[in-house]
Amino acid sequence: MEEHIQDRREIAFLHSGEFLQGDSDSKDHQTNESPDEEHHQEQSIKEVDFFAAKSHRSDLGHVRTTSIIGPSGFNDGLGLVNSCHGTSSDDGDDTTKTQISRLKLELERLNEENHKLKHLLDEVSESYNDLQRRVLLARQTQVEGLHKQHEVLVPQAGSSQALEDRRPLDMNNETPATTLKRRSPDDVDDHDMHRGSPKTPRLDQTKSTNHEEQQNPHDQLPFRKARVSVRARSDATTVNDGCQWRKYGQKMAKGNPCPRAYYRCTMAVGCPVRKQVQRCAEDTTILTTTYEGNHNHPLPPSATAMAATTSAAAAMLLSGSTTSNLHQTLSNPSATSSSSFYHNFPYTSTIATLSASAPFPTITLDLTNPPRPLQPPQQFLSQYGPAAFIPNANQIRSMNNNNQQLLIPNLFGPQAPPREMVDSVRAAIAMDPNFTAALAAAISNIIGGGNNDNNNNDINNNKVDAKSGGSSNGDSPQLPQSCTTFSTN
DNA sequence: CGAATTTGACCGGCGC
DNA sequence: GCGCCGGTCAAATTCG
Repeated sequence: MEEHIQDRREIAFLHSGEFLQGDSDSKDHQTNESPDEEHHQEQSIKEVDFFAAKSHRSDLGHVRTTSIIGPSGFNDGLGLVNSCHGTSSDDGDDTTKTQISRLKLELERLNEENHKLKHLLDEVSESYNDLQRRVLLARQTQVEGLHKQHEVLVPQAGSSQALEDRRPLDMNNETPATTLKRRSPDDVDDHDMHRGSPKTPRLDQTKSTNHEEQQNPHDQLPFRKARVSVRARSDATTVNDGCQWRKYGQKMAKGNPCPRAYYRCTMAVGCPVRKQVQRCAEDTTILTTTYEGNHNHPLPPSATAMAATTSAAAAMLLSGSTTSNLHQTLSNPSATSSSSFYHNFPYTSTIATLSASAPFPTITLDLTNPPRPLQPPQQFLSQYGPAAFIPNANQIRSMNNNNQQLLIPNLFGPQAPPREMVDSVRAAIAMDPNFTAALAAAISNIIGGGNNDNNNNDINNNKVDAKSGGSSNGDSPQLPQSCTTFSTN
């Protein structure tokens, strides 16, 4: 019997979705469920539609023992209702009035609880709708990617379109390079999400409990395959990016006498981030570090620079199909094997380079040459306004030496470029070992002034300062929270 | 002695 | 089908 009552309660509750949109129908339910309860024909009762069933049930003889406390833990007041119903015919008017007043109080309370429940349902409903929108959006993006893949996949090396199309390709099919290549053809997103790792079959097959499966779901998203390369001059075997790395392999890469070393992040069990370190064949003082993946753990302040760089750059890279700025940038017809961000960032024209020919969509931040002051390209000026000109390295260095702070309130003008770009550049600049914390503060001021529109897990609003910590896991898997300095050993 | 690194083997994709 | 290549594994070795 108890179960039956609860069943009815649940049914009524589910049905109560109607009262979220309007209470007009609920009265019908009430009428149907408890036609003999005139006491409940008050306005508030419409919102306790699903209680009517219990009320009705209680009248059938379970006056004091049933459904006082509902499954949700609150008193639904049915005991009072039943009590009233059972005594009102025998007592005097005073008693009846008292009962009625108590009843009204109870109804008010119920009304209040219903409002709370309503609010709760609204929130849940809203969350669900939001989630659904995101899923649909993601699927739509993938579908578009597949279409483009068939249309333009002809990897015109350096072609912006080709690069732009690589992303969907990477997202949906096996793409180049090992970790993706080893996936089976039907092993796409959903599969990844459920299997836990897009890693090699060996990992999947022989190490089902492997830590790889514990990686951040965010990192299992298709776009984690974007890579960020950082070229910097360093005599050390690797750059000190603040993370702990464990070397797991070394190979002689073709066309380069210098071996390529493979590292994985060991700061947390199951962190999917890996990096490759290789010296440049032409100039052995240049160390190229390629990062892949996103950390699934909080990063120490000293490590957030690299995380910010890789994440922001990857986000920038992967925003190609939806970001007009990037699209325009990549549409540079003069690009050959790579597409430069020349048009969007005067200061970074020698820093950020997109590789369309690489197996992975890769962005390279070249820190080997000091950024040179440039004439702001016309496109840049027209797009971001004349204020969008960043002082060159020497200027900043000079300010650094003088302990001066660079204060440019709105670097990019009213129409700022994609913040991922800004962050990448900022991180890249900060990674120059010649720049110090003062520079970081200066850059922070620059960027902070131009991107103050939001700050939820947004690296834009964090100081470019080695002390600015923060988790790398914001709401966006690609965007660590802060951008700090980064030095070579 | 445990942790980190080295290094040869292995795997899967790709091009010929 | 075969070899090449990039990437990873794991036993052996080295290091602190």
